[in-house]
Amino acid sequence: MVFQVRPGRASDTDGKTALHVLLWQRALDPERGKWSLPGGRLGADEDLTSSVRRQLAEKVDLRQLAHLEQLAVFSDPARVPGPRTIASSFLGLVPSPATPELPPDTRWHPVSDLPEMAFDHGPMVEHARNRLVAKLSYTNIGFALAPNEFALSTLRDIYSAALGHHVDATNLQRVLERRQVITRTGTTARSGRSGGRPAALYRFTESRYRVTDEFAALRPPG
Amino acid sequence: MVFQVRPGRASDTDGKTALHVLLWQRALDPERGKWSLPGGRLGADEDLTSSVRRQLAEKVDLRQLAHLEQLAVFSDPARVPGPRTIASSFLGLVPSPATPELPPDTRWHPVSDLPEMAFDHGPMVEHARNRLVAKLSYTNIGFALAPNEFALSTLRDIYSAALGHHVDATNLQRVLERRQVITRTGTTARSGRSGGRPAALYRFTESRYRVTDEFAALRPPG
DNA sequence: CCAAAAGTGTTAGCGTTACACCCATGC
DNA sequence: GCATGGGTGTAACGCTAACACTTTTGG
Repeated sequence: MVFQVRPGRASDTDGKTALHVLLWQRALDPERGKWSLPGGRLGADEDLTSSVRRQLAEKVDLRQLAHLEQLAVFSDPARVPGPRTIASSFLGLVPSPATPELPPDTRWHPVSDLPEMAFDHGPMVEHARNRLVAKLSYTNIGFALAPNEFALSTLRDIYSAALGHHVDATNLQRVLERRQVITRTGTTARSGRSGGRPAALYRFTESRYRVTDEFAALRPPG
Repeated sequence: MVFQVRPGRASDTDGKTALHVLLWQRALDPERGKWSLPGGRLGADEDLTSSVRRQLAEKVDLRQLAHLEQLAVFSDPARVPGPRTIASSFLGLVPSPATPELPPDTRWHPVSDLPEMAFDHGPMVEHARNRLVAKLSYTNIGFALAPNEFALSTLRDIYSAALGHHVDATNLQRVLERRQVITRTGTTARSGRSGGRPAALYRFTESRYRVTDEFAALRPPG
């Protein structure tokens, strides 16, 4: 599953950003016309991670892939028709401003409004989304969804879209600064046309996945 | 990996309980004499969980296996000699008082003092132990290590052995009671030979794996 | 001056740890 | 009575959520 936070079509979400997943539409039976996760067969000389990178290269520019991590295995003998196939699912993340070229059969879909999915791919996306939400709470995985430099309000929008609930920029700042997950660059952004104080810019301290705090935070409001 | 908390040999740990893992000693090359994790090949008509249960039946009485869960996949093409093999590791737990029959080539080893291990099995055990420690903090997984009914001091010893650090019985009680992970049975144990107040007995409220709190607790003292 | 956006300060609350203190039993 | 082990009470702390308030910009 490759995820990205990107602006929805205006009709969808009032122009707000939302978490999207990369899918391609099957041209052949079985399940022709339904939407599938990118993937393919494991080669004899590669490990799973290399294989995933190879498969994804056909769908998305790999330089954009900031994080890739194995999630789960689906091994039900009847999970797909035909010869027995075991699927190992991966979580891939693309930073927000990037807009990789896509082949014609491939599109970003908002996770809140998925099309009819092939095989067991629907539950797979569900599972991956849950893992992403959890990991945003106790790791620095946000680095793989955010631009290199960003204002806190931008980061708030990204976290908010990925988590699926409102996020307070103030608290996000304090949580991530305390854990030293983000660092001020010292520079500031220019304020927009409509005025407002210029925002301080931040970057993620590290660009490698790291568990920063086993004690979860960023839980839904209430 | 099948784990159990059991009394160490007196010479090892002063008779205190410790977390053990089930290993068998290879009789044939490659890696003859080294210790291996139980396992085997996946059959055409079974999913991974069924396969693991089948493999383990040879080593340990399955009725004793209170929890079984998939952990990770090891897919390096060179991880074992010979034809390419992909390993999917599982976490299995045996409750504490049980003493299943073992075949002669099989033994419990304390995780703090592992013998020379075959292939990549050493790091696998390490990984599984880390997952177990984490999950003791935010799930009810302790049910699979403890007896049906137990005094709090017993449970403390089990948690302490599995976590690898001192655990305060008072706080363990409060944490697990708050989350309704354990329940008082109403009965009490008899006090030991050396006197002492009789202990209230508890049981785990549920015998099915459940995430009880995403906010970890039971962290090391300090 | 006003609106907009960013940033700071403050408070309240939950959950956990640490530890002192009281209770019940066998000898 | 005394040692032993079980249980309760309490205080302190860390971290987070919620939100009012101040600061800085553009028009």
